[in-house]
Amino acid sequence: MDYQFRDIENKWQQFWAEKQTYKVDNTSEKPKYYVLDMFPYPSGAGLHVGHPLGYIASDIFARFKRLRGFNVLHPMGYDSFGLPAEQYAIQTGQHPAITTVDNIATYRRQLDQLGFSFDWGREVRTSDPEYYKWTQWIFMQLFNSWYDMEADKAQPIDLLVSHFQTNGSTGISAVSDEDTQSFTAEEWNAMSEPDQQEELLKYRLTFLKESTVNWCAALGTVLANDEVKEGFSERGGHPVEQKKMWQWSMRITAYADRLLKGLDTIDWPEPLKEMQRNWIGKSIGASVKFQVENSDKIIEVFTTRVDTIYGVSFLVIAPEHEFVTSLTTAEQKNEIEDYIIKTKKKSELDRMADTKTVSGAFTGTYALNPLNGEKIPVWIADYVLAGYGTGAVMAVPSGDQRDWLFAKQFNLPVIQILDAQKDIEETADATKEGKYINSGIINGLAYDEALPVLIQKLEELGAGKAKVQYRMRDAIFGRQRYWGEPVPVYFKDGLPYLIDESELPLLLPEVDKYLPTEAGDPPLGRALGWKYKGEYAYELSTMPGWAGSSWYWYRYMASPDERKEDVFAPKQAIDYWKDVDLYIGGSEHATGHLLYSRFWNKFLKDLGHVNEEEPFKKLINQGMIQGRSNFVYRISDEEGRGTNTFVSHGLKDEYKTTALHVDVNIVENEVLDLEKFKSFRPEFANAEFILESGKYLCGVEVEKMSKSKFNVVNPDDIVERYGADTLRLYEMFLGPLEQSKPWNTNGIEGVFKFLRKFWKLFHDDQFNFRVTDAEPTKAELKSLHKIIRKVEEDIERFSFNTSVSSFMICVNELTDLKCNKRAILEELVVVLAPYAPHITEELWQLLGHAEGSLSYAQFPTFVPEYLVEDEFAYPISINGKMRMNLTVSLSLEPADVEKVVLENPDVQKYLDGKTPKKVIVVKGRIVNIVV
RNA sequence: GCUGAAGUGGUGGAACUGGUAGACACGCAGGACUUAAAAUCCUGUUCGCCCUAAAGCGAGUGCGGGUUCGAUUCCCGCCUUCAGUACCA
Repeated sequence: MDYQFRDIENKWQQFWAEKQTYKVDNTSEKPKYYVLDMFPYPSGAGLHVGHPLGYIASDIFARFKRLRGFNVLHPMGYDSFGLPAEQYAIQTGQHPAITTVDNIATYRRQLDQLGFSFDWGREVRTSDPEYYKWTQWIFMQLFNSWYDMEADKAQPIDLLVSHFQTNGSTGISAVSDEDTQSFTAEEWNAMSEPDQQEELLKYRLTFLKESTVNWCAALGTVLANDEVKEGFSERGGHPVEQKKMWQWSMRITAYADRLLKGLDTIDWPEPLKEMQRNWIGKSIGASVKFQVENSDKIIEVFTTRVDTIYGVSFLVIAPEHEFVTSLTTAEQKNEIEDYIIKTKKKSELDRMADTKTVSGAFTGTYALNPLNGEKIPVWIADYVLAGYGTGAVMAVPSGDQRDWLFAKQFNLPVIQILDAQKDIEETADATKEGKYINSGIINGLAYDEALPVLIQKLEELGAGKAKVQYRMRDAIFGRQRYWGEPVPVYFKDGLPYLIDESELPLLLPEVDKYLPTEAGDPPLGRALGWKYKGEYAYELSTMPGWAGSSWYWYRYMASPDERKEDVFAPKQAIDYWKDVDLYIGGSEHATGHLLYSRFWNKFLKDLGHVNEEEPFKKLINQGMIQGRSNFVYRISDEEGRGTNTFVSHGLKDEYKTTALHVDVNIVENEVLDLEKFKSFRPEFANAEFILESGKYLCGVEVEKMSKSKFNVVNPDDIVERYGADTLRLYEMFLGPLEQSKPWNTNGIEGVFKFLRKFWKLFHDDQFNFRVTDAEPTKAELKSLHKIIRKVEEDIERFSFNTSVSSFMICVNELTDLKCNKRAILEELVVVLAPYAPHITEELWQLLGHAEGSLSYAQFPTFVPEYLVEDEFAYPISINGKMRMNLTVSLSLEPADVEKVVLENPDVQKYLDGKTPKKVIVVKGRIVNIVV
């Protein structure tokens, strides 16, 4: 029979599902290997052809590891809380749970037809109460913990309480809010319960605080920094504004340094690590206090160049700074107020786009340089951000370009402080070279010598200290939405308390509408009678999208039986699986999911629940598959209206045309199917065409894959036409895994032909299965072992695309050799199995093996001897230019080879009687003769 | 502006630690089979020159230099594209 991919693929997908071929045990003699994909949000649109790219790569890897004798955990699930299902619910009234279940069914069907080796028994859904019970449980652990800087880890809050009871607040070094109080043990013990709770809240790793948040009015919720892109929401692209609100936060800043250091221990792509480093934004410097003249106020600034303090000629505070009003003198009041109004009017976007215009206003007040007592004017300007550091900077025009521009604009002095600074009247010079001048106690010193002197002096004066500043903020944790995990908290006397652990999960209540209440409360405020113990109000916001995805890889470790146990993941399973060996997903999660997951993992480790400091040992970013849009060109008449005539791409410049997107599914190799085009839209039914060479050629452009651009390619269609094995191979063949590339169906025929050729190796001309038991020849063995080595090497370095090419070469060679020998084909089947699991299972069975046993077969061993040759074609170059190949017997000694080569008549011809100066030999191969 | 990645035929892309650039595939051209088409198979396909042909010569991996017997690969300078980030003091 010819290669019947539909029958074969259906047969094996059914077989694997029925026999649970890929069910994994948590106990095994084999070494463990954990291959994880970033689980998808099940959107209503289903999968397009770009989504499975990473899943195919991870599946090839997982299957390969299995053939190599590993016990492989390769699970899949759904990140099923999220905005789209809720937006749909608002529009239609359909419960998001129903939408989600429907979408998951579509995803599951689409995934199943691609032949993945997931252990579906371990599936997770973040919106499932069985699952979010444990998300809530982790939240409770965070609430019940504080960060002990002494031990550099999270500790139970009880430890802090007992310390307060015996020693008061002395001797505690914690990451906390800034407004913690100092008290003795007696004072603590005398405090009322609410007062104590209020104080403890400043230490908890998840805490309630009034802070400036990103408020998105259109979505009716706050967003985390990583969910805001250039002033607009990542989902939906709605405008985002700053607003002060009481919000749940996660004290991720406590882990800033560990998150930074951990990056050096993991095998992740460098760009991604760099993004996390920038996001954390550690800068080492000092904080300096400037006394305001004739006032008790102190302006604190952060600087990375405290050595330039003698060059300070003014201070700048952000327009939002709390001192602005109190520092403004009567004369300057109007100017300052005008400026603040102007700044407020500028949107976030304008402020970012317009970084060249220098603007600011003088408060009329002066501060004093703590080191030389000099009077320094205090200005406000919008180039200083309220949200970073202290919202105030000391300006050193000679060393900082922005300060320099500001000084020039407003005629403020530029003070040279290093003798190596050049042209400071023309531009700032941030050098650290040379010796200090005009710099009081550090005159004549170099940078490295000056720093300790300054820090010591500032500390003596109580005017400053060395400080490390992070850009990263604590993560806002509440969302004013319905479709998320309820926060397991109720309020008593205005203070938050956890519900009892035995009451988990706190189920998401039913509501009549998925909109905020009339009073402006989140949708959960609509839940009638939803009260803790019938009397206390629950927290009404839900958890953000990243909550459920910040620990899910541990839930996969629990086998279906163990899911009944009362833990988020059983101890023995965590001890066995430890961490994720290979994680594949998109780089868009760099500063969101991947950072939060590392944070929660470290926290869980601090409390002893898990073992590893880092959750994902190795990470690969698969590139995005972009859409490849096709265009037709409609000719416009004199008035610019579209006619019904379309001109082929090559001739379009001769006419006035408008480009229109055309469905890529009616275009093949840029040739438009005219009949299908006429039925594409009713108005094209009578379309006429101007052809070139008898064809209508379409234009091409690479864009994001989306419905509106008619460039979405559905994997269902590809599987229907070519089968899953072809799609898997083709997605890998398309280019390097980590590179973004446009989807292009043009080459898929070649991959399909390859599989047919492969099938024919096992069959005679009448398509009867026929292999022989004859001894393989050297050439056949060489061909086979070349591919064994290639696949081994390529899989380890994720170069799947070149492996597919090598398969084609191998099958072409074997076809030329008319090889149908069992000894060769049997091993070849196993080598190809990770890539094309269906066709190989079928052939494996035809070869007489037990049904379905291929998945756990033994990957063949590479034998280098088969690649060794008797004769070797030496590439000979003369003066660096390749001239010829000389075939020489390998039994010759290297010195004899040189002789044979030099005596060869063709070489002699090139040498033209001259004697070689030098013969360069590399690895026993003569490479170059220098004359 | 800063950070990172990348520029190779008509196209997607190979070339692993510096050693025959363009593997493999698509497309295109020609041929075989066929009444014909589809399918399949075979041949050619970086560019230029020369040539009946066999063969040969020259140039060539964004641009300009450098190191080297030898550079797509290493170094310096520049240009372009993509991604991330953006007044972070």
